[in-house]
Amino acid sequence: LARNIRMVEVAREAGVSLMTVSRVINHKQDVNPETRQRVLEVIHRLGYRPSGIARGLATRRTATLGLVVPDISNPFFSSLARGVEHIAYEGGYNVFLGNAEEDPQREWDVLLSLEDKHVDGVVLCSSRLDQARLKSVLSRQPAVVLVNRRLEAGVDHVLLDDEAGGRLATRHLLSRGHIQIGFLAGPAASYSARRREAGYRETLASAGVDFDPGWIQPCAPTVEGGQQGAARLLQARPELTALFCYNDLVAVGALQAAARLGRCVPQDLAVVGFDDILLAALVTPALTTCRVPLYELGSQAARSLLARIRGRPEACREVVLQPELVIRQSAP
Amino acid sequence: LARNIRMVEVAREAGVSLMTVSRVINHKQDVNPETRQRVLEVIHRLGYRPSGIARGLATRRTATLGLVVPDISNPFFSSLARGVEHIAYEGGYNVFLGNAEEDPQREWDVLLSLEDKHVDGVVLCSSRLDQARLKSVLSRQPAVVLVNRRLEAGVDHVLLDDEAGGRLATRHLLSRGHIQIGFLAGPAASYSARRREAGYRETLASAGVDFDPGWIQPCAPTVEGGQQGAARLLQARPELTALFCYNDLVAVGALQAAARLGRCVPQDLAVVGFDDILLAALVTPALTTCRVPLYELGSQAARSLLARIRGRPEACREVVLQPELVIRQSAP
DNA sequence: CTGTTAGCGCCTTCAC
DNA sequence: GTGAAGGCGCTAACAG
Repeated sequence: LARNIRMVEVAREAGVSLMTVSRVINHKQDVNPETRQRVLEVIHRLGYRPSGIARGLATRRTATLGLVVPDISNPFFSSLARGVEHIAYEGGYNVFLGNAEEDPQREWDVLLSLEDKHVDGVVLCSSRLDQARLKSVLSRQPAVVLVNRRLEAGVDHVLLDDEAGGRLATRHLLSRGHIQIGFLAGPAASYSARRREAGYRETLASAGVDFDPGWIQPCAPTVEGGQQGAARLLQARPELTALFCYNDLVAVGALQAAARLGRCVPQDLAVVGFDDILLAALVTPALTTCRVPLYELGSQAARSLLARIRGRPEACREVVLQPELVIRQSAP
Repeated sequence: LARNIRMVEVAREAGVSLMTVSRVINHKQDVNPETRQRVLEVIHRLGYRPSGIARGLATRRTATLGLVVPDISNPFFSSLARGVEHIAYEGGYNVFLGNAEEDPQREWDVLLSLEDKHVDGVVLCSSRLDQARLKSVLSRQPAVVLVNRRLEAGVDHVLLDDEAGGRLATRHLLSRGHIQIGFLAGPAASYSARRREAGYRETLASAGVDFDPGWIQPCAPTVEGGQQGAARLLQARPELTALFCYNDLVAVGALQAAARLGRCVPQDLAVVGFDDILLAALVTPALTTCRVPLYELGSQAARSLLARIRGRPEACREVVLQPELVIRQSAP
């Protein structure tokens, strides 16, 4: 049946007023069960569906969420997106996908366009915006949940416990007898990278290891970055027997660098990654890594956002999810 | 500046009528340059932004697209999504992400919800809907582009030339001296799988190869599926010296199966994949594969959709993109 | 060139 | 229980 059916049509057909139809649709009380039944029957028969925009204009709520990520083609964010979409859908919300393409200006523009569309709230992931602009976003949007980026108290957050991840990885290597453990640190500006480093340093310190700052090597968060970083680090500090890597891509790069330097993994060098993307289990040797619950990060963010939208501010203002060590061949 | 500013406010502040402001905003002609300038200045000063929903109600166009995929966390679709989003954004459109989760019923529901939101058009990828429902979607949505699924003439399509992919892979293996080439065919119900098979059979036939239908083995489109399929196939037909695989994940599974059977790749068995996902270059041995231009699939779909929405139906009713052979170690 | 008059389709408030 | 106004913020069709 056609799309042009409006509420008046249904009302006329059912022999009631427009308002009664509206009440039925919105599950209001104070409608005679018989009338309700008759209206529902007509709605069904005509295939009537209320217009979201008209309703949005009248109620100022659109049953619509925004999801902003730096790069949707990154497996990290696409898994997260699945979590957000799933919970939103269950709650009757549609989600706008905003891809910032790793560009703060574009991120800002996307956020503005979401305002124009009157989303009820936004899940903002790994924002590349500076503090000032980030705060501005928070003040202009009706509701925001920050994922993977901390701002200040009073804002809803969903975070991974990166520090715990750093501890897990480092502790595992220590327990296997490694003392001289390098860290391929990823981007210098990354919040997560600094937290993981903190966990790493803390664990080494509490084990009484004679730590050398030269063991830490920043690198791009890619296979190439890992390759170059590992090559440099292993040549500068040949005493290292293990590497903790910012993420799995970097770890794969480290694997390649080790092979070129004739160092056999795991015998001559242990390698631990982060994230546990699909790839991690499939490279040779398979990667030991810290699994990040990506889907849960997204679903939690959506849950927090819906809770806030629906006015239960007491519910979870800050959710911290824990990583989990997955032991495979690169550091058995 | 606040969000509560409406057009009347701007009009009052600029000393003109509401209509003049509307004209300025919509870049209509017939506005005195000075007036226009004054209005623009006020708009800027007040930080006014027109309401998308109000405008949507009035014009019946929402500057909004729907994107429906079976699984956004699949790298295939997330790359495609990036292409769609990018072109949509450039054209001033926002895109709703609909994740069907490989479930036809959910796909249908998502499509309905997009109707309610009055999207101007939909990019529908690898639809799992039957022909009847698919047609129904087309008739109810103002504009639809089908990706990776053929329906009938008169509908906009963006497709990969799967048959050419099958030919490319098979021809490459033939040129390397392989005659007995198996096909790990993926899901029996997959449209792409059947097209790739057609290219494979055609190439074998025209090379005069004495083909055996037992060389074809269906399997799930995953690493496990590839593993099991390859194990079965190689045991049933030990004469095979090469495998063409439905996709890269299947190919990785084949690699694992070969290793377990003590067959060394590429010496004892050549393997060719499909898609060229990130993984393909990183496994050992690196996969020879047919690269699918995922981003372009998405951006083309968005372009076709915008063309149709903007009423240039003569523009590209069917776009067919070509795969490209990438030669690596698994079949040098 | 600019302003006035009607809606777009629905919901809110208030009567009945 | 139900219905009749009025308005959400904007644009289309006419006037001037």
